[in-house]
Amino acid sequence: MLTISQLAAYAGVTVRAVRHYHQIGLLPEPERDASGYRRYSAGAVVSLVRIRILANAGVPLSQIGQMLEADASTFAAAVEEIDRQLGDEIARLEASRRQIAQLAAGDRLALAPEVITYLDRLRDIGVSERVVAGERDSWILMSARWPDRVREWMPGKTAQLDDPQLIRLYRILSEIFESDTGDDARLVEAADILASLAEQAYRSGEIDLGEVAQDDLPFDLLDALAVEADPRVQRLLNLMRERGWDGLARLERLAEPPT
Amino acid sequence: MLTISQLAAYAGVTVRAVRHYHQIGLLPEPERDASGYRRYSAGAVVSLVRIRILANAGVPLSQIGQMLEADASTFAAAVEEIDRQLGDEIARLEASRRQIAQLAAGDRLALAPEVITYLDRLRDIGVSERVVAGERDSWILMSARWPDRVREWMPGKTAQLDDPQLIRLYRILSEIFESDTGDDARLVEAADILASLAEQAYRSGEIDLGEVAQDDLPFDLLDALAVEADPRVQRLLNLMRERGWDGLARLERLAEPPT
DNA sequence: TGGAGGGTTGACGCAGCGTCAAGGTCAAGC
DNA sequence: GCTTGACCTTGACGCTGCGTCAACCCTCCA
Repeated sequence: MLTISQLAAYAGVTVRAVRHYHQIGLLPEPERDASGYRRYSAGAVVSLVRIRILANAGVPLSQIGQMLEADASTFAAAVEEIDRQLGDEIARLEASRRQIAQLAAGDRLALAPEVITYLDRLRDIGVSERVVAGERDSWILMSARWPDRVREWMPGKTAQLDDPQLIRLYRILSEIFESDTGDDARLVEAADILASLAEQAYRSGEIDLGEVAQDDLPFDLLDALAVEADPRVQRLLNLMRERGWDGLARLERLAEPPT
Repeated sequence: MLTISQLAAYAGVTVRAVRHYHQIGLLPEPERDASGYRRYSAGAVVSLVRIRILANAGVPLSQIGQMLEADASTFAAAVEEIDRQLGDEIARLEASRRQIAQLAAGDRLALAPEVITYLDRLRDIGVSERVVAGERDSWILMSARWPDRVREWMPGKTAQLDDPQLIRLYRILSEIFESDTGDDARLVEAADILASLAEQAYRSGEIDLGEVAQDDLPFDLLDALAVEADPRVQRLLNLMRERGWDGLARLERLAEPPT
């Protein structure tokens, strides 16, 4: 007759595990000796070893009982199901591992490489870190909403950075948001350039975003994000309204531009 | 301003998850509106999306907070650690999968193929299912104790099944344990054959098990298992003692054989 | 004005044990 | 006979990342 620790040691498990199996009814409680100790027969060792064989193969404890009693075909079906689940789990972990490899590869926020390139171009142009950080957060939101589309858009966006007007706009915005003053003249200048760019885009039909434009929320969020980052953005939004444009992340011509 | 369900939907998580992140301090609690509802800013969306990026990469929630604040090298070290853990987990699951493939491959108890072959040979020889089941359980115990050695032993064990004496022994044992009588004459016959086989093995020096013989417990267990399966085995053990042998799974010559 | 569809906190449940806590028991050495 | 240390007992909380009630309040629309 064995004590619980001898039984556990033979099967290579802990005493706690054995008691757990008793609790969930997987291993029957043995007789107790005079002092209340559990005393195990050799058969219990076989039972426990068989339980561990299945458990080590990834079978959930809750199914082991049935599997030990099942006939061959039921058993085979269960085995197949377990294998499928293991496969799924492995696939999930491997997906995680690819994700984390991306994180390790340098871009700490798992943005698509095209976006990283775009942000680097902004820095090259002389855009301030604060504004770049704002852009980055914006693209995080965009990537969350349209994970696949973003990569298609980036080449176009990056090409636009060759436009001297756009460069000038970004530099003015950098100056505004790096300073602590409410420099209205600069804001007006920025609004003028932005309105001009919007006008060009509008005339060239470039402004069409397809079904993406149907979904207002992300663009509202982007504008709100910018205002949160710096309240002076609200002034800019107002200035754009005066010029007949609504929004910032996505500019929409107001129905009736004020005269 | 967003409600909790809008926030959750944008990040592709459940409302419950968002509340959970608040509880563990991962996402700061936002202001409440007049009726006590949580109201989220656009910045909260960015925070939540960033949390999910790390979580999807397999980073435990408890570490995400630190990682979002960490500098580049700390971040890289953490990423490496997570990747290692993911790798370990994948390896464990793949080991399970190999195990379960063995189970699916036919032997329902993950015994080595050599053991399965041995058990099949017993059946061919005419050994009863009950005795084969006993043998199987014995080999489960042996495999648990010496997982690697068992495969080495089986060829020898299987070869022994060519010995007509051993075949006869197994057949007699099968008859005994299939019947309901306490057929002592049969038991005596079995004991005589067993003693004779033991004597041969002893003289040929075959009985040496090396360091395996140092460990009594498994052999005691095997004998106990047999007695549990059928109390008549106890009679057999007694008969063997009379013939100067102790045990059954491992026969040991008694210091002073009775006269 | 009533009902559907939001929101709130609080609490249990899940898997498989690890890990105290607060004792009772056993075997061995003095 | 007594102490000591190792082993046994039950009971209960902890861990991970939420899912899922329960019981109740708030908002919006027909």
